[in-house]
Amino acid sequence: MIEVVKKEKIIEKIIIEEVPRCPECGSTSLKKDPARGEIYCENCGLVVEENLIDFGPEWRAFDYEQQQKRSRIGPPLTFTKHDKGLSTEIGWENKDFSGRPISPKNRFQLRRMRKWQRLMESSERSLIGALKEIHRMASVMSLPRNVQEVASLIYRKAVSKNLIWGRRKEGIAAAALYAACRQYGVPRTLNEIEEVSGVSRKIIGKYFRVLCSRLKLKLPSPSPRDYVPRFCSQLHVSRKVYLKAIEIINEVEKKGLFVGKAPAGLAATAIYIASILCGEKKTQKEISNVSGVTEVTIRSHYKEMVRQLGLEIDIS
DNA sequence: CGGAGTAAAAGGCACTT
DNA sequence: AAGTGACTTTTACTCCG
Repeated sequence: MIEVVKKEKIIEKIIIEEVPRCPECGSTSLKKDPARGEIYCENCGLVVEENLIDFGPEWRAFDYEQQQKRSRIGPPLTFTKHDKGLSTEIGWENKDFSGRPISPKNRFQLRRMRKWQRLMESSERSLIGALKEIHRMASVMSLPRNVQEVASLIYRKAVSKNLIWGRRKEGIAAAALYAACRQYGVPRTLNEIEEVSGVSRKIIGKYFRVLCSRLKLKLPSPSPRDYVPRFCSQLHVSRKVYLKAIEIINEVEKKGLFVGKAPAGLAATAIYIASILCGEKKTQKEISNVSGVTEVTIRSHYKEMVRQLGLEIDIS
């Protein structure tokens, strides 16, 4: 029992505080290539030497495959199951594991354990519902498992700090997922979370702030770069466009034109420009559809960027 | 249809009272 | 906590090639 609690503390620490980031572009989309024994950044392509980054204890799973391969006794600890995957039931019989009766002295203790478990069950039932909801949303948005883990963890913390009281638990679940996405540098917009959760984005935003302040979450503000991989893959553009878009964003960032603009809008615009420059033009409408940013916004940013970067664009 | 452009409404944020 | 104001984004629309 004690052992389990200890382990949980360690996991919390690792997941919350040690998300490895690319030293080049700050993205968290680092991928490990086990065959080559190297770690590379999916975002900017930088190869990070393995010994430069401390990935923590041996069991730190970097991706799903790795997590599956990791040899360990029993199923892996997870936060997405209400009992963290440790399913132990306390039976009703006063018998021990070999079927012998339990001494009266221990029987008292056993009774207390049963009572405790019943108590836990009622509060955990709502937890189960919330974790299921998180799982559902994460599945619909095809988010990686890590994100789901962190969202579940944040939700647990919210429960332990009594932040659910007086709030809709779907809202907290959505906010937790939103926070987890940002934590991992794979941000979703509030609109997207709204769509999948059915909770208004105002509420999600409000709850999100509560989570941030009460749980002391230090979340990096989303960079336009974080949106580029997803938008690009949804648009089916080549890697060339993708890299060009990143390049444009770096340029724009250097000139300090970022402040006050919505990251998703900048990402969408950069991709639009990149697609034209690479001769794989996507229409503003197409980009608008996958990014949830209006064509008008893309246009105004587009004009601004072209002017500031001194790009010459042939309309063809 | 794709895009440029515009006015007005709506939204979000920092700041004050 | 409500109000204000500067600013961004969206809505809805027209016009052009």
